[in-house]
Amino acid sequence: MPALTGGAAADGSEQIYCRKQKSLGLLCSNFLRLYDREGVETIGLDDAAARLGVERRRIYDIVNVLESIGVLARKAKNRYTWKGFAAIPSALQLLKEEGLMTNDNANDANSSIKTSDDEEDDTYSNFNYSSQTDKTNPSTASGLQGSSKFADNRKEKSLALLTQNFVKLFLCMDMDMISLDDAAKILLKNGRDPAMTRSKVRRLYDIANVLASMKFIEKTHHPETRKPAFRWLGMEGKSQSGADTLAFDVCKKRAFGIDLTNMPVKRSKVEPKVEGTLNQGIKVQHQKQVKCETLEDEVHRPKSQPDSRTNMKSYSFGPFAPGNVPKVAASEDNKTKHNHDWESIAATYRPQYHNQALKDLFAHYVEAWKSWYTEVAENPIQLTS
DNA sequence: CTGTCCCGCCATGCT
DNA sequence: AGCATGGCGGGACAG
Repeated sequence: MPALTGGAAADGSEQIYCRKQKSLGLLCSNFLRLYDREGVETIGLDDAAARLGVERRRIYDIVNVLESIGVLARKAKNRYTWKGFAAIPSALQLLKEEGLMTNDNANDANSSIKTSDDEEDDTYSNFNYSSQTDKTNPSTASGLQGSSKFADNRKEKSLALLTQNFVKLFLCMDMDMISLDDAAKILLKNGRDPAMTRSKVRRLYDIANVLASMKFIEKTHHPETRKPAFRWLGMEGKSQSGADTLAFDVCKKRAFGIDLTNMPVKRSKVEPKVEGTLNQGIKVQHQKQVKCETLEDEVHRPKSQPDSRTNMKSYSFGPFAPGNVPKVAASEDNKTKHNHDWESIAATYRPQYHNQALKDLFAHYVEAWKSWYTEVAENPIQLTS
C-alpha cells in the first residue's frame, strides 16, 4: 500500500491528472471486466474500490445502477451478489411491466407510495425496486425492509430508482431518443424549477454513462435540435455482432483512455493541466488520500485478444473491451459463459409496443412532453416517433 | 459559452 | 459513537 498519494506514479510512469480516466463509464467498464468472469459470486465494495483504485463513493454509484438493472443484488453490508448479465432481460421486463402498470392505475392504491414531499417530486413511477432480481435469497429474510414505511423520501431520489425510471422511459414509451434534460423534466413530472432539473440532469449523466458503457444506450444528437440526446439500444445492441463494439470511443469526443486508473490521482483545483509535458505529479492538495491497494496488474492487462471471450459473441462490454481483459486468462479456457448468449436473450426479450396500455401511456407522455417543451423552449418541436 | 460530470462534503441510516 | 450509504451541487474540464 504505497499510498500513491502524490501524482507521480510509483512505477515511474508519470500520471498527470486526466479526467477521462476517471469517468464513471470507464470505471463501470472496468468494474464489469473485473467481475464478469467465472467464479465470481459476491463482490465486496472495498475490494472493488481498491482494485479499481477509486473511492468507495464511486463504487456506490456504479453498484446502484447495476443493481437497478439486475446485474447485482445487495447481499449484505458491503457485499453484493453478482447476478450477471443474464439477469438483465427479466429485470427490464419487470421494469416495463411496472412502468405500464403504474401508469395505468391511477386508482390502484397499494402502490401509491408517492410521498409527495416538498415541491415537485420525482414520480412517474412508484415502485419498490429490488425484490425482483432474485428469488433465491433467504438470507435477507423478506428481501425488503421498510416496505412498511415508504415515507423514505430519500429513496425516492436514489440513483437506483432514477435509473429504473430512466430506463422505463425507453421501455414504456416509444421514444427511443431523449435528451437528459427532457428526461429530467419528465421524471420530475414538472420540471419547472431549473435548479431541480439541473440537479436531476447531473444524476442522469452519471446513469447515462454507465448505461452507455454497457451499451444500453448511446449518445447521439437530436435530428433537428442538434441537442445531445441518448438513444436506446437495449438488448438489441447486444446481439448484433459487429456493430456493438464501441459505444464510447467512436461516438465520443470524450474518448477515454485505455487503461484503468488505479492511482489516486486527483484533479488539481489550481494546477492548470499541463498536457503531456513534464512529469509533474499532481499536487493533491486537500483530502485524505484513498487507501489504494494498487493492484495494477490486476486489471491492467491489455491483451490484444479481443475475441478471447468466445461465448460473449462479439459483445464486449465497455469501450475498451478489445484491448483490456482481466488477468484471468488462465481460467479462460473452460469458461462456458452460455449465460451470455445475447443472441437468444434478445430473441426472447422483444419489446412489444403493441398493446393498448402502452399506446395510451405513450400518448399521455407525448402530450406532457409537448407542453413542457413549449414551456421551456419558445419553439415547440415535433416528436420523432 | 454550454455541456459534461468528477469530487468529496456531509446528511442519513444502520449497527 | 462509528461506520456504511449515497444525495447533492460546486466547480473543473471539454468542445
